[in-house]
Amino acid sequence: MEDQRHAHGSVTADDVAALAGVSRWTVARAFKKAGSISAKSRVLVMNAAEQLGYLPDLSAAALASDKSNLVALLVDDFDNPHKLVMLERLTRILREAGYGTLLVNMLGEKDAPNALLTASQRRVDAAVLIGTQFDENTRRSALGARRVKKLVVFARTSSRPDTLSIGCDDVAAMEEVTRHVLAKGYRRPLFLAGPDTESTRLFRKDTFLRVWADARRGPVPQVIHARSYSMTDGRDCAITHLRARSKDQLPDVIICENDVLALGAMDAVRSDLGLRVPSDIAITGYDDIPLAASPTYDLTTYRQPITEMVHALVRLLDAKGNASQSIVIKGKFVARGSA
Amino acid sequence: MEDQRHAHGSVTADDVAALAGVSRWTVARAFKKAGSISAKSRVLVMNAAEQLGYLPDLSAAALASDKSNLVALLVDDFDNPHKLVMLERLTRILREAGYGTLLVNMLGEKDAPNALLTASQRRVDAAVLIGTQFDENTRRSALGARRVKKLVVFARTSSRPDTLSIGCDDVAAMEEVTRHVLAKGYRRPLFLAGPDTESTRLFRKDTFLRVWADARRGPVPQVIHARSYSMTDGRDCAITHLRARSKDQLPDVIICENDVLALGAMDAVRSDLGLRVPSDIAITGYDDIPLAASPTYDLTTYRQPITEMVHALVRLLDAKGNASQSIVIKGKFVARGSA
DNA sequence: CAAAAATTTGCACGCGCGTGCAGAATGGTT
DNA sequence: AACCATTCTGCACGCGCGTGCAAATTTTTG
Repeated sequence: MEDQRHAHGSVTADDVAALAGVSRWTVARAFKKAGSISAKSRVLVMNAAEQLGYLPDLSAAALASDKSNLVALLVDDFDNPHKLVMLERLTRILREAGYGTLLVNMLGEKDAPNALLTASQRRVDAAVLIGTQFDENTRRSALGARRVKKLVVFARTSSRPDTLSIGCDDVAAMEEVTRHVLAKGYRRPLFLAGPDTESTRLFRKDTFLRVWADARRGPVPQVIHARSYSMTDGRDCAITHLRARSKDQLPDVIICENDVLALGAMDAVRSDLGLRVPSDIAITGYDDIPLAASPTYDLTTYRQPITEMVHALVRLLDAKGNASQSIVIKGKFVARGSA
Repeated sequence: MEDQRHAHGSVTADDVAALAGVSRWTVARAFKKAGSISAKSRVLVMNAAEQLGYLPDLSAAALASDKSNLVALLVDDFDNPHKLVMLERLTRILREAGYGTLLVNMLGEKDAPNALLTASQRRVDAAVLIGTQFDENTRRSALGARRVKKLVVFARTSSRPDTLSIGCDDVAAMEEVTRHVLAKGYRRPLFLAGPDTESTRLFRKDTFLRVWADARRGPVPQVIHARSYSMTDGRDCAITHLRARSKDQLPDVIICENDVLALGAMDAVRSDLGLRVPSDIAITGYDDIPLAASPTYDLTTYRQPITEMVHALVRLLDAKGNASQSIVIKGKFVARGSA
C-alpha cells in the first residue's frame, strides 16, 4: 500500500477518492450536508476519509467558492472584562455554526480602516465590530475593502439605516434601571458616562434623563464624563466630582453607563470618600460582568442578552442577502445590593 | 478605461499588472520585502496597486505557498481577565509582525483535538495553547493534525522535551514572592492552589514549599485546592478552610496561585470572615491583572512578561525549523498593600 | 567597445477544492 | 422489454498567487 501523504503531510480529497474508489468530486459531496450523493458511496467516502484522517482544506475551499466561513471580530478595547464574555460566546457559538473567528486588534479609531483591510485579505464573510461605535470613516473604509461582504455592528445600535447592527435594547434596559432607582426612592441622581465624543454615543444617558424627567422628581440630574471606559478613569472622575460637592449636596445614587465605570465609582465612594454603598450612595451599572456578582461589589446592573445576540448574528451570516437591518433584543435587569 | 473589478468585486494581481504594464509576477515581487525587483518597476506597481485598491489575497497565497501567516490561539478559560491581557498583546504584536490570529474556543480538555483540527483546516502556521496545560492527548491529536506545523504552549512551561513552550520563569517568580513573605515576617502561611489534577500542575506551589522549607520557619505549610481558577471557587475554598480553624490557628498570609484566586480569597477574608487585609491575614497573587491595582484589592502580585513572551513567539514563528525548546522569561514582582 | 557578471523579468505548473453541466446509472411505469 | 423520470457521478475550468528556472536586460570590467 502506497503512502498517500503529500510532501508537506496533508491528505487531499484525491487521496480519499483513490482509496474509496470514487472521483474527487464525490468526496467533496460526501462532506456537504446537502450533497446529492447515494448513501452507499457516502459511507465509502467517509470510511476512507477517517482512515486517512482527511478533512477538507477550508482555505482552498474559500478560494474556490468565495465563501470562507470566516468572520473577523474587530475589538478596540481590551480593558473591559465584558469583552471576554462576548468573545467566549461569539467564538463558541460561531464555531458550533461552522464559522472560524479571526480576532483583530483595532488599535484605535484611526486604525479601523487598516484593521478592516487586514480582515479583507483573508476573504472573511463578515467583519463584526464588537462594542465599537460605528463611525463614518469606518463605514467608508469598509466599503473600500470590497472583499468584506458584510459589516455588522455588535452590541451597539447603529442609527444609520445602511448598516447591520445587533444589540441589546438599551432604551428598554435603561427605562427599567431608572424605574428601579425611582422605586427605591432616590432623589439626587448623578449619571456617570463614558467619553463625551460624537462617535461613542449610547442611548443610555438620554433614556435615563427622559424617564427621570417624566417622573418629575426635581431638577435635571447632573451628568459627568469619564475620560475612558476604565475603572481608573471612572474612579478619578467620580472623586473629582464628589469632592467638589458639599456633604449635603452629594448624590444619593450614581447611575453608570457600564459596570466598569460603576466599579470605579464604587471604589471612589468607599476607598476615597469613606462612604458606604448603598446607604450613603447607591450605584448601578450596566453589562453584568462576572465581577459584578462578587460580594465585594454586589452591583445592581443590567445583563445584555449576549447569547441571543450571537444567535442573531449566526442567522444573519447564514442569510443570503445583505439587507441592512437593526436587530434589538431585550436583556435582563439584575437587582443586587448596590442599589 | 475598462472596469478592472471582477464579478465579486476583488482586484487581482493581474489587474495591477495590466495597469502597470508589467507581468503578474513582477507585481507579486513588489509586495515582497525581499523581492528582487528594480526600484523603477516597484514604483510603477505600487502606484497601480494603490489606484486600484489592490491588496494580495492571503488565502490564495496560503494555498500556493503553504505559509498562511495565520496562527490559532486556543483558549479554554474565558473567566480569567488575565486572558484578555494576553489576547490584547498577542493580537496586537502578531498583527504588527504580519500574522493573523484565529481565536478558537476550546470547550474543555476533551475538546482539544477538535479545536486543533478546526485550526488545521485553515492551514495555520502554528497553534498556540494559551495558558492551558499541555496534556498527552492534546499532543497526540496535534501530531495527528498534520497540517499544524508548530504547537506552542504559551504561559505554561511544558516539561516535555518535544514541545515548544514560552512562559514566565515561575520558579524565580515564586522564589521572589516567597522571600518577600518571609521578609515581612509572616509565620503561618496557607497556599491556595487551583484544581489538583495531573494536567494543571504549575511549579508555583512546589517552589513556594521548597523556599519556605529552606527558611526553616516552622512546619510544612498547608495547601488547599480550589475547584477551578475562579473567584467564586477561590472564595468558597477559602471560606471552608478558614471557618474550620480556630481563631488562633488562622494563617497570617495566604499565597495564591493566581490573582483570581487571590481576589476570591480576599473577598472571603473580608466579607465572610470580617477580617482585615493585610493586618489580620495578608494575601499575595500572581499575574497582575488590572483589577489587582484597584484600591479595593491593592494586591501584591507578580507580573508575567507578556510582551516579551509574545516577542519570543514571533521569533519562534519566523524561525525556519521546528526545534523544540522551552523559553523562560523573568517577570516583575509588584509589591502593593495586601502583603 | 565587447564580453562577462549581475540583476531583473516572464512563464509553466501547481496548491486543493467548488461550479455547472453532461453523461451514466438507477428505479419506476406502461 | 422498452421507455422516461430521477438520482448520481465525473469532468473541464477556474479561484489568486508562489516556486523555480530560463530568457532578457542592465551593469560592470578589461
